[in-house]
Amino acid sequence: MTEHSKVIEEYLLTLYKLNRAGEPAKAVTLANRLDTSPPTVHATILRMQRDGLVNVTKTKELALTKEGQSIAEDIAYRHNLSEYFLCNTLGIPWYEVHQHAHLLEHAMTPMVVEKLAEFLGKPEFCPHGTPMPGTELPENTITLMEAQPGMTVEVAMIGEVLEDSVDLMKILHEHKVMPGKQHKVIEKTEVMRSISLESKDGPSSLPFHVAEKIFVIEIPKDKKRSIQP
Amino acid sequence: MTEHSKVIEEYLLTLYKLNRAGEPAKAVTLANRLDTSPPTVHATILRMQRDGLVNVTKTKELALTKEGQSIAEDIAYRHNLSEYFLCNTLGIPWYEVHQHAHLLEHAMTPMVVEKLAEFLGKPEFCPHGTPMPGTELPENTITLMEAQPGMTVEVAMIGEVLEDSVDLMKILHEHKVMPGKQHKVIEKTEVMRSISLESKDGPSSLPFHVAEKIFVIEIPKDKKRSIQP
DNA sequence: CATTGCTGTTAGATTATGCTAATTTCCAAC
DNA sequence: GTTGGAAATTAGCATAATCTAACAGCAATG
Repeated sequence: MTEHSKVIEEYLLTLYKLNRAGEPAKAVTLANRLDTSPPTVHATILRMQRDGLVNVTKTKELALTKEGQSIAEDIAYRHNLSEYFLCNTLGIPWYEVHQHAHLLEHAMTPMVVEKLAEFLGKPEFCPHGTPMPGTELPENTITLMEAQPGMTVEVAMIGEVLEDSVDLMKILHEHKVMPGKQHKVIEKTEVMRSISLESKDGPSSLPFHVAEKIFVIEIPKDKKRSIQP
Repeated sequence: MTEHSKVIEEYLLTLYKLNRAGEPAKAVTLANRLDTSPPTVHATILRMQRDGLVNVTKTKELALTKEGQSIAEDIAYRHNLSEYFLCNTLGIPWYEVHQHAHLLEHAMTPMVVEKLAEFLGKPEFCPHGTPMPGTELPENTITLMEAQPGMTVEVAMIGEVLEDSVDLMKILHEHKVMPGKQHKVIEKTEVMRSISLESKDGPSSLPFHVAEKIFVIEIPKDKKRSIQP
């Protein structure tokens, strides 16, 4: 567990998130996500290989090594813990904690992580519903895209890709599309490529590409709104 | 107020601390404090001059510019605020918060600083008694070196230079030489170059070079231990 | 099969940060 | 005023992280 630069930590975390999202981890993807040029990514990956953090398969897929994985999980944990703290302790809106946590995640010593986790009561999910490494979403979680009209669903997690756009997040916030909130799926319009919802806070409409990144749990009719009034 | 690297922030903070301690700010001093080679310091200072952060006088003294000063104060504030948080909220021992804050200070957005300050109740001193930028120690503060045998003093601040040695800090902690605690000055031995104290927690002896960096306030006899039992 | 287009790589450069070794400056003590 | 030693600077390198431009590889498509 040697010391790694902020940049390397960023790469590791991004690879980890791609993995979890089930997306193929290629160099281009990293270049896009990290907003850096392909040659830079290339050079950095060489260094990471040299340092035993990733392996590159014949098909150019990037795979975290044991070491890389373990460091990545650590960073993810620090990130999520920071978000939880910023949101629940400091009261920074959930839709903008990501950017602040982005800095903090690279600046926490093991002692700080431990004490902060204790202080916060060892939370298992960040404010966006992302489970901490080691925790999983419920088995019956589906994406909003997979939800059928008529269903009532409870938002479980806002996909991490979406967190990057504060504007988008703010809109989700305004429509109360956030973890714990229930919405009824009204319809999925292929033409508009969007899905419309209805909650006690009003109607909303989300484009498919966003709905794909929102994870929900179907709420059986008889339990509707029994938890989140 | 452009963005500056961790390294530059370190240099700024160190210059700021030297200023406050009334020590001359030369390149060598920086090299020692930051544990980097003189040539590196030289190059870095050139960059800082270029960026309008410091000026170098004819006598090679380094002086912060308006901009440099203001950034340095900001960093000092973030540092002290972090220490306060780590100590009072997370319960990390006061004698080791410095190292952890050292990382955090470079990773706090203005929003985080603001919200954290609010959450903590806008503290004016860090756990070592260092006043936040804008606040001052009481007028009648003297160093422990200046205290005369027979005096009862209350520790006000542990000089920032001392914070770097966790071992030393731990010893101060064990002898309860910490902000708010009262000690009676027994004697100053020139031969041993040390000063001996006596408090309700027992006796202690501090070398002169340490005593020089500890700031205290004389407690009039009639007020002894009225505040800190 | 040849063309297009994405992906990956090379080449060539820059900036910040760091080091060692060698040199220059300069003050202070003989 | 010459010498010694500390402080500053220069020279010469190295590494991480970035970029643009150019080129190579391969796969899908017409």
